[in-house]
Amino acid sequence: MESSTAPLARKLGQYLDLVPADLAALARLEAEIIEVDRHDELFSEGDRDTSCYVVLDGWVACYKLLEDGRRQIINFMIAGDFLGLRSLLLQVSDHSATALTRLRLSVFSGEQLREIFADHPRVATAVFWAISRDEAIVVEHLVNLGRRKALERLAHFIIELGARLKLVGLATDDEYHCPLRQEEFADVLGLTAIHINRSFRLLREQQLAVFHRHRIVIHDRRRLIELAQYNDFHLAPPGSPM
Amino acid sequence: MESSTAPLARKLGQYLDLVPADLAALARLEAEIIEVDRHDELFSEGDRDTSCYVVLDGWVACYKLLEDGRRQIINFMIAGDFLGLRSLLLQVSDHSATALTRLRLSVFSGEQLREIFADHPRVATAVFWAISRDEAIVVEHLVNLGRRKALERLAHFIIELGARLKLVGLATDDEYHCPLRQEEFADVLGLTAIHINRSFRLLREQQLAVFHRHRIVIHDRRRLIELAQYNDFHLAPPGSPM
DNA sequence: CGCCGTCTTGAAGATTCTCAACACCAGTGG
DNA sequence: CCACTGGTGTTGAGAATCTTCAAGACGGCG
Repeated sequence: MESSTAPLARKLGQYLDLVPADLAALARLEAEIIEVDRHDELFSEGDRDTSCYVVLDGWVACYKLLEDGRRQIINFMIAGDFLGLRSLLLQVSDHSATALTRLRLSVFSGEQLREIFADHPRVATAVFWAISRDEAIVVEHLVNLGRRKALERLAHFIIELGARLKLVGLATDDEYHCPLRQEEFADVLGLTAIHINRSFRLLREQQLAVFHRHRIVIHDRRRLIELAQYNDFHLAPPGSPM
Repeated sequence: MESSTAPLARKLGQYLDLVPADLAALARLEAEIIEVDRHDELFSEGDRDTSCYVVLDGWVACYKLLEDGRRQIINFMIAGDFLGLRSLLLQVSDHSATALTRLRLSVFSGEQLREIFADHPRVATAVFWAISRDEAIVVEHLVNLGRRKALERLAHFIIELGARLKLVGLATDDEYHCPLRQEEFADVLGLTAIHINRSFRLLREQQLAVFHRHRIVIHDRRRLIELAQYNDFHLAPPGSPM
């Protein structure tokens, strides 16, 4: 599935109506485009003065490792998502990022970003909104790990990922492509790949959703949402009714 | 224990050297001060157009509830911490906040904040740094919940909290006041109060740390850090060596 | 075909939770 | 002064959840 418009503009467009000047400013963020192979590391925890990116195509995993090798994926970044902005002010990257698929990325420096912000306060606000939204997603993941059990966690994750992909035209209400392996589901949900496998089986047996051949198909969205106790405050566009 | 200088200035001061003009700008953030009783709700998930706050004194819990009553505390806010900034751009609060102790808070609107940012870009940068640091703390909590087991989680949390309190003069290396109940430790660490109790007993039996009468005392900091696999990338001030 | 990475399943074990009972302590009112 | 109370902390036992280890199945690709 290919997004019809530039995913970043599409995503920010739900926050404000982008006028041509705004689109031109966003285009400056996409001036330098690079390609990255699957399994390549974009940056690592502790790196200094890293670049910032926008994902144009492909999937990125942001993660942290413990000393003994345990890995926790913080979040996946998909088309339209920013990457590495937090490192800008911290000056040190607090996490690593790796390419789960072949990627197309736009690259820019903090300096370039500041220039655009100075010229286009509307765009700046929209970018800050996107950052806030990403933070809200991480917070919801925290709740997921802390207070939901395996099956609920997986259900929640499947729905949320679908909602994010739909915003950039990469999902319908009940289906999307998903390049993750079960191990990556495990590492984002704080479980083992084996338990993820058993949880997917339960979802399948209960006719809620299936994951097969890198494709998620949701069979009973209502019950899946109920199981996950999903609510979309954290993803809802600002003007939307309660 | 009372902080000697204003906690916000003290905290931001580790990011940049605050000149008198900066301090004056920060003072504008502390123009309106309110007091809040223990157990009072500052704002709730779903609220619109909420205010922003700086904690001057006392402890706040930011949390989310599931429909069935399970609670996950996202983070505790202490002296010098901002509160409610994420809701500014989302326009809807994605979490609730409650007073764990009697509080002194300064209150301000998004509009006031924008004015100060326009006049004092240095302060704006420092505030964004603080926001990034808070986000890094949440990310580290995510790793804590996803990939550390109970005892390691508790150890990590004790050390991190001590580090944060020390920045605003409310802790020494091995001791601090902590108004939390075991239930709040449970809700921030994704465990039950009973398991927290057993974990504290283990820490005590192994002579690592004790929690008694709302006071944390660390007996063997080195081993505690080792147990937690703690590293302070996410709290380290920007200029500090690797 | 054979190989490698991934998925699947079973069984046993570790971790954490639930339920239930009791201990401790500060405050309150008799 | 003491009994009572409500909130919190402590402990044990059994159950639920999740992990670990081990083995085999599947499927794409050389």
